[in-house]
Amino acid sequence: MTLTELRYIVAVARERHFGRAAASCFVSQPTLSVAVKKLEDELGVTLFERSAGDVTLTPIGERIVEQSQSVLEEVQVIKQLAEQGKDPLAGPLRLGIIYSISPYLLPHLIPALRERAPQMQVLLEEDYTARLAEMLKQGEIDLAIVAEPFHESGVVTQAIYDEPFVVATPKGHPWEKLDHVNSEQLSEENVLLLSPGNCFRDQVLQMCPDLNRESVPAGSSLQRTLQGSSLTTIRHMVAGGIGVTVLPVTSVSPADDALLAIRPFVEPAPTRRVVLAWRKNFPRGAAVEAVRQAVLGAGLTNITYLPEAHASA
Amino acid sequence: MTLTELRYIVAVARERHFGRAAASCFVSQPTLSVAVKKLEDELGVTLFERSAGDVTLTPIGERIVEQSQSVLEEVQVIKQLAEQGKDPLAGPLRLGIIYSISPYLLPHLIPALRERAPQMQVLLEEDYTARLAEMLKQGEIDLAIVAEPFHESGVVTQAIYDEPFVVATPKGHPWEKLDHVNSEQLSEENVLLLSPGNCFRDQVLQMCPDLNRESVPAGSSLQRTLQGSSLTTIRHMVAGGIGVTVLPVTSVSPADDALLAIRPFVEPAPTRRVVLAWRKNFPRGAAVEAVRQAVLGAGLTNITYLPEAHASA
DNA sequence: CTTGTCTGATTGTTTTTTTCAATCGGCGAT
DNA sequence: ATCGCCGATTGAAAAAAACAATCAGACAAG
Repeated sequence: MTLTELRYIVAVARERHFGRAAASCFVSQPTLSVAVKKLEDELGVTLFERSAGDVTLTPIGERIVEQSQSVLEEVQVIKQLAEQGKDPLAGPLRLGIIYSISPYLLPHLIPALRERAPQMQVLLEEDYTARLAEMLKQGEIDLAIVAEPFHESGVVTQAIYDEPFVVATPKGHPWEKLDHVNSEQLSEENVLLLSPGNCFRDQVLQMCPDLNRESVPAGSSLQRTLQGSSLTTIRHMVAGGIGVTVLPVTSVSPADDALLAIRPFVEPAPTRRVVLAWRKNFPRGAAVEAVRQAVLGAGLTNITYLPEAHASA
Repeated sequence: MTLTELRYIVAVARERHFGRAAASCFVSQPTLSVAVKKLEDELGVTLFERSAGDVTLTPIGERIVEQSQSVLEEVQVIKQLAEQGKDPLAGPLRLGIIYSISPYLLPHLIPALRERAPQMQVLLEEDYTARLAEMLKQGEIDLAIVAEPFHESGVVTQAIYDEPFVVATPKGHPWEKLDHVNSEQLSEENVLLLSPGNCFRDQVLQMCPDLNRESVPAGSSLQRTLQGSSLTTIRHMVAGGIGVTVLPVTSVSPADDALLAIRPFVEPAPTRRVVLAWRKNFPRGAAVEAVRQAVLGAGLTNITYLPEAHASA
């Protein structure tokens, strides 16, 4: 049984005439006759009574033609579904973002994305890099905005921008007078870090391994690094004079000026590379590109945008 | 789009593995790969994400596979309908019978048919030959039991039996003493006939044209033939002494002995030929044959069964 | 009765499609 | 680096679909 055969018998039932039915199917009359006969043989029933000048349906033929119409309608639904799903920008895109980017990028990214792909819903997931990697591979999210290093099998990444780190101190802190802070100087201060699992914590530690080396056992009043649960919390702690911290520059807003002193590092300033990541076989490349463009158009300042070439497995 | 392709994608979705899906469809893996790709191209959407060691459905693929399953289920319904309709003895058979056979044959025919084809419903239509012919050609009935002559284009007939006519007189009528009645003798009596339209009336008139020739205008007290609306009515009229009549032998029952005297005609006795008639292209030949066999097995007496060969267009 | 016409069936061939065996190429794991 | 798995690709063979031409039956008109 083929869909073509079903279309043929529906046409014969409609036209009550093999020749006209063939014409309406854009095939020759023998083609249609043979196909109908083939289907009748396969089903083991006679669908049509062919009398001279009048083709009529048998009772069983009537029911089968009716059912065939219903099959063909269901097939049409497949085509409609495909048509709807054709646009890679249509349909929800599940986007994961790490905690240290999400609150600063999303307010700009979402409007930019709305402008470029108004019909694309975005479902957001905020989580740690490791969790996002897992969700990406499991197909629970389609795309992730994370910071390097990020290497997962079956996942490709594309660099979007490098963002420098800056130092945040309380107002009136001696470093406020400096043009640039040296990363070695951090060892002299209480440095507040995000809790383990946040990639930004690891990035800061890698930039300044002294912080790790000189840390003392947990609970000691002497410990040099403290932990905050989010960059916002840490910011408030710094403003309160507990210590200093390192921030990605995109997290700095003009509102911080009232509370904090923000100083750049000496060149070359430490940076982190922010990338888009998606399954290698994720078919909606256009959606990925739309998000990349939206990030580029999000109006982030003090960062270095990277050319398209920066993609890798 | 073909049903095979739909079966393939459903299999891939089920197995999440092209090789296993191919095996479960009893085709080679390239066959399945090519077919899936062809369908994806036709629909313009990617249905599967092929990653190493893991085939997953895209969101649109998921919906399309689901819809495909629904299509395949509808197709199964076609097969089921065909399976149910396969038995030519299943499903109602619309059977038309003329008035002068129906009351005498049906009581025997129905049980005989029930025995031979218990699953076949029979819908009965009782009418004049001309009406039955029309209904047959229009497809309102499938089969008719009528008496010759019966020639309709597109309709074939098969003779079942010849039944002789007999004469019925009131008890005590002079003819009761005769071994045989001659048809010419009928002219001497009031002969009661069925009303026009009943084929049996025509058959009697053809057998004995004198009745027609000698009839006088309607309303005359001299008219030699009277009309009854049914053989039963006529029987009662004869029993009442109004005249004599001619009956087909199958309409004679033992109960008549109490009221009537039944005499045969001199050989060769006039007869009528009872036939089955159906549209030439009526596909349920087995149902026709079942009815024929049931008539043969109905236990009619005093008739001459005819061999199968007596079929004609 | 014959002829012509209409209609679906049949036939033989061409074209298209489907299928398969063999092979490739990418990817991940050992 | 190599091996094994898996889906894609290729080229040839088989199957199916389609068509033009023709046939055969039925009916209607002459």
